[in-house]
Amino acid sequence: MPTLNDVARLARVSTATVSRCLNTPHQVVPRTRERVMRAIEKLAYTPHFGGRALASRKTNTIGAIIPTMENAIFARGLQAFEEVLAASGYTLLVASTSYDPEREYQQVKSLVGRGADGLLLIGWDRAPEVYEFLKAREFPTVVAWNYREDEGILCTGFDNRAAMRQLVERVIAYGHRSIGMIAGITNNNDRAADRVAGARTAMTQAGLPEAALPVIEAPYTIEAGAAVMQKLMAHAPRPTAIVCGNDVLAVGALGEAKRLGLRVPEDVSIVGFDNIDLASVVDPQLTTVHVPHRRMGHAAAQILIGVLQTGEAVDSSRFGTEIIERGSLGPAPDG
Amino acid sequence: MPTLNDVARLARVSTATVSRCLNTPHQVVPRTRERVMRAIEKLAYTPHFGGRALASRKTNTIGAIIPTMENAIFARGLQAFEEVLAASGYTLLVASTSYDPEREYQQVKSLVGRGADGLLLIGWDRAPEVYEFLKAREFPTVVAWNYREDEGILCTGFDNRAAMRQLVERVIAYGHRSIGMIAGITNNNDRAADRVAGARTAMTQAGLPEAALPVIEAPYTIEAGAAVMQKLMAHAPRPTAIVCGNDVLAVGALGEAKRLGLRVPEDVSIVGFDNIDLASVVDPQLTTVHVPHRRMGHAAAQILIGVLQTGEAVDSSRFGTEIIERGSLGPAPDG
DNA sequence: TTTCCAGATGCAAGCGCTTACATCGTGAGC
DNA sequence: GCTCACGATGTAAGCGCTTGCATCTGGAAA
Repeated sequence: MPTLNDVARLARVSTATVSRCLNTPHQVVPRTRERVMRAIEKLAYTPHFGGRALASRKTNTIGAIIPTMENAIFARGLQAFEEVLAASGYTLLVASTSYDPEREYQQVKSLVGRGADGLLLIGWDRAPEVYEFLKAREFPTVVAWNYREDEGILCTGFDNRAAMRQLVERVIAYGHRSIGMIAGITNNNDRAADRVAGARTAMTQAGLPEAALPVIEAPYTIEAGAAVMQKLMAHAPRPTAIVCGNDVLAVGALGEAKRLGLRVPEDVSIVGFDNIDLASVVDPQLTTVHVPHRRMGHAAAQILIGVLQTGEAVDSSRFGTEIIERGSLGPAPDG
Repeated sequence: MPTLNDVARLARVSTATVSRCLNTPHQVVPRTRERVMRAIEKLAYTPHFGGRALASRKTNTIGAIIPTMENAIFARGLQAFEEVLAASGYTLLVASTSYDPEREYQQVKSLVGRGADGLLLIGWDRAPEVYEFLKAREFPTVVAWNYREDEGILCTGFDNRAAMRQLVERVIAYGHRSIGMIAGITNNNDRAADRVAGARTAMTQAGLPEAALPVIEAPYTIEAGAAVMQKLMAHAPRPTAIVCGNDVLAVGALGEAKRLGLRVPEDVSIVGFDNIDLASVVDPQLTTVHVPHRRMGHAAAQILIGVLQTGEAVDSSRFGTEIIERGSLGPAPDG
């Protein structure tokens, strides 16, 4: 691999000059600069990032650690995050954890060790070591996807709990009294857990007993949603509405309902959460909660860039959500 | 940020010993090792990646450059890629290009500069500079998602062209003679282009004229698919079958068909490509081409690891595809 | 012509780490 | 008790780059 030195020799200048050509071109007289540039071309030279990071102590790099890439909502948010970053000259490094807290800790250390200037994390449920590590270094970090107040860590997101509470209130308003919930896996996932909590709150506040809301968790797949739907439909009394922790599960539930010969929403209502594309493609279309993923991604980037460039704390930002009513929610049968 | 030196001082050993604790622990006597580990704990020390890369000249890092994260098929393949990598101790760095060749070149240089030991690229359409750069360095690279022979660059994928040809042959076999195609954007995207080419080949070989296959391109969204569907249905003669470059477009087309009051497949057949989850969720379910994304991801990782560890060329691998017949393809109307 | 200055360039230290080699300490063998 | 050998640890030289400071250069002013 060619080094700065190789370029310098070929261009008959010092390494300092080559470095300046790359970083502060105006400091180099055009004639020299051209000679250097030609040498760089010719050798197909690429600066060694490690060397650069070592010497300059900055990297213009931001790290993001997400649970999985296979989830459209993170993908979309990240894409937005990256757009803003790129516009400000930052490079995004993405790592995933498969929902494993141990792996997340590793990835945090890895990205910090790689010299990331800041970090994007999803949600709040994680090993305490991660927080200690980050706080000890006062490392610029923003947590996204679930809004929560916290000194020291910035945040952008929405209130999963309140959103789900509102959704279930709406379901109850349609006359449903016996509701099943297909939740996402709540272990290490505060978004999923908060959604369950929100649903429970809505039930309690409506004066309905806990038992009227059986909750079963399922992994993030259509098949899993279908499987749990089957169980829930065998539950006595049979729920007249199914609330799902996300749209993927809801689509699974919808498919299973059809397979069981149930009409939606006449026999059973189904609602989802996230408002991904899938939600408006199935028949009937899913009533769900719209979450501004792209806007969160943008906000996360802006917050991080703000801290990095001004050194000052920037306000966390909180987004609202909106219930999108479509065909899959209807009045409870037999009034 | 704490450094090796800080740890060494706190543990009252030399930096060499600390380094050995981290990299070759068996070379350090347990008593010392523990002391060092405690110091590392206490300082929450993380090795500086740049320093390490500089000194050891390797990074155990693999880079992947994909067009976009918002595409489920790349996400799934990448996840598989990463699983294999992680199992062999490699870390994956992901970058995206938004289908911009210039950005791709930058990202290649960036990842190489960051010390990636190898690279995963999607498809073959890219700036020639990228190939020159990679070949000049004999940089371990594997191209995925479209199989093609090439000296110097390894590959894993399937034959997009042949797969689409077979699919269209099947459509023709159902009696369709007037077929519309909603293609992905072919600019800078050889997968999309090959699929169009494959469709054309099938038409020609069946003795059908070019004009019997109007092709319109559309971006990768459901809405775009719907919009093009509308145009195609206005085409004279009206196609009796619509072939889509991917499932997302097909779902858009399907929705639009319903909106136009057309029955699928009685009035018009629609077929997709990729076999993503979406395909089996819509009604009728999509006839499509199954592509083994996860297996490609695994294969890509294995090929790369093979080259890296043995230094020898490993065989490229080629996957077959399979037409999945579901409800959306039927006989052409009026025999 | 000489002096001076500012802009262009070079010099060299050092960023945090690994590693070949030197050194030290210890227990086994005599 | 002495020697030897080997395993544990320390020493120090860079890896490729940036950057403060020193040096050089050419042209303007006197």
